[in-house]
Amino acid sequence: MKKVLVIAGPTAVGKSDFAVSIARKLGMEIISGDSIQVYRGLDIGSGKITEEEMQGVPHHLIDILPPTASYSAADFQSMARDLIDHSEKGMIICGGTGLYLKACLYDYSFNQEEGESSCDPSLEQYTNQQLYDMLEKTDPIQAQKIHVNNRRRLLRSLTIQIRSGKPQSQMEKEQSHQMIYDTKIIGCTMERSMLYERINRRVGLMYEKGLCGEVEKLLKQGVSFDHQSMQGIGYKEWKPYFEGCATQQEVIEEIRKHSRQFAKRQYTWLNHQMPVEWCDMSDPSEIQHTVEQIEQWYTKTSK
RNA sequence: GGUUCUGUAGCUCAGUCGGUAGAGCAAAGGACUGAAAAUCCUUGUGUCGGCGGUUCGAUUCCGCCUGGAACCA
Repeated sequence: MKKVLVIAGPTAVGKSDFAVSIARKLGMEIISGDSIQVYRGLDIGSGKITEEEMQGVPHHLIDILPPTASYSAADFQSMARDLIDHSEKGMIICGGTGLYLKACLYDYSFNQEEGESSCDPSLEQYTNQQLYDMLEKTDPIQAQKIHVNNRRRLLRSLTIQIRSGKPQSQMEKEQSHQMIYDTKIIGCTMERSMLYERINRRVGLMYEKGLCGEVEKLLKQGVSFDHQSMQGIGYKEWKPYFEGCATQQEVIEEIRKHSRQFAKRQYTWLNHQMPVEWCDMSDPSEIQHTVEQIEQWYTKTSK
């Protein structure tokens, strides 16, 4: 069983630095478990690690796609697993995209035959209620889990059925829901108010580093706000500015707000979806303790 | 100094022809199996500016005081 160390946590806690220091200590490489840092040209707003910050540690799944491409949990799953399976010493995954982590770590299979992420065009004509009723008839178990207003999930579930001929709940039932690697999950954290301050400061720094110019450059290259990459926090908020109905200051405040809200959602996911061992990044002794535990886990031979 | 408008949830504002009030945003909590930095759900007691008056009862009507805005001098 390959060893996988996950460094997770909300945005702006300092995951990247921590992951690099562990990687150097153990001689491991890092996979970025992030949905936006895969895009070339989205550097400042995505908080992408710089060459210098990498300190010689190889990083994977960063800058692998043009900003017009789409990317999904299934893509991450197959690429990350491939990297892990071919690694000598196991891998560190550093990232805050919960679904990606879970999809990679667990027996979590996306439908093979399906092939693409978009929804079935035949479904677009229906209202949410109609979609819900359809799902309730064909897959009542799944319908119970999805709210009528959540059109995206409704479409997704019905699309799975159309393309695979199998209800989504059935698919999930066939999975073991076990972890497939020798995994240790560290969640970087700190007091909420401190994190929020860090987020606010970090967004201000992004602005000073030229975030506005970065977005402008992407737009000039033909990237639009409809592209998946531009749905990232730090990017989508610029739309009203470039349409002439918001100031730069207003955009910055929006980015701060969305980042804080995102951090909260990340906590919810990490707390409830995976067995996370939390480490307070503002407490040096706790960090030291965590590092020791990681080393112990790493040197222990796996079954 | 005068006239008019205004002071209701952290913010922007509804509303009660007198029976102690509600939206959006924020915030907090939650869900999550191919967009996940996405998508969606739940949660609203607040001296209704202050003091008096009328009334069985006032945040709602009346008077005074006080903060704000506009206009006239």
